[in-house]
Amino acid sequence: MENVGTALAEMTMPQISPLAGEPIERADAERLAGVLKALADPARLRLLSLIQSAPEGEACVCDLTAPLGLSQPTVSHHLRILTEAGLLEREKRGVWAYYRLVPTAIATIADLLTPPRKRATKKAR
Amino acid sequence: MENVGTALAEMTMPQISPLAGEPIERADAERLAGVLKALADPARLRLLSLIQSAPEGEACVCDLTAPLGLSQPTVSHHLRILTEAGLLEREKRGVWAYYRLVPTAIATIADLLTPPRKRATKKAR
DNA sequence: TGCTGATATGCAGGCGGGTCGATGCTGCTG
DNA sequence: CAGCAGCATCGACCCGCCTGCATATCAGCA
Repeated sequence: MENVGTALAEMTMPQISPLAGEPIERADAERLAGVLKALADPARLRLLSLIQSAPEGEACVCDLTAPLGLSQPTVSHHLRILTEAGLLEREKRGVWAYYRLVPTAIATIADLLTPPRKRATKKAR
Repeated sequence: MENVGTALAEMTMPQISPLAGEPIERADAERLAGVLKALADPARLRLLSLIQSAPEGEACVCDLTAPLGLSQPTVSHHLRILTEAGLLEREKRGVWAYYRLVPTAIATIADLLTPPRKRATKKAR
């Protein structure tokens, strides 16, 4: 998996058909599945939840290992996957790496799953 | 995996905290991850899309193998996973098994991911 | 400069999952 | 009743992923 991060960005493009409407293309299905795969893990869901509910909406790795009960390399691994999926953004301040949610990333995924609210299908086929 | 279908039902209960708000519990994260895992596959996303856009909102296995390019056992396997996750329902009429979407299943998942837009949006004007 | 602490990366083991061919099961039909 | 068609299940293979240990990298500090 190279650049899954771009997948979410591309899916936000209006021409990408969501789950509802016409049958989605093979490539679109793979992109959406890639982002969902990043979400479909208990540890990563808890990471997102922990970061989102952190004091400033951000957290460093050292704050996340203990609540998860996972080793530091494993936590870094999951954070990397979430970042590459476009769900988290990383900012390094000094020795610490602070992670925070990409503002509308998860909402975008939810919108892709939600049935269309009467959107004109400009799909030419 | 035993009864993932109940997972979605339990998560629709209001006491289950979604991704936003307080940190989710380990058990809730595993339940939500289980349903997301059922979604996080290109073949299954396309199956949902195909069934949803079928003439009567339903389709049998024989209609789905060709568009997916997968063998019949594989398609049945994916349909089984989606059904156990509570996303599809199966009705057998004669020799055929018709699958259709569980009405609000996917929307429920989308709601679990979406932050509550009423409170907690500190940046919301 | 050398040391310490916070992260990231490499590597390996183990497990779960996607796929297919073969087979069993069940209604329809001649 | 026998044959057939649609579907589910079984067994097996292979690949990807989660995890931890060991190690590398980097920034701050004495």
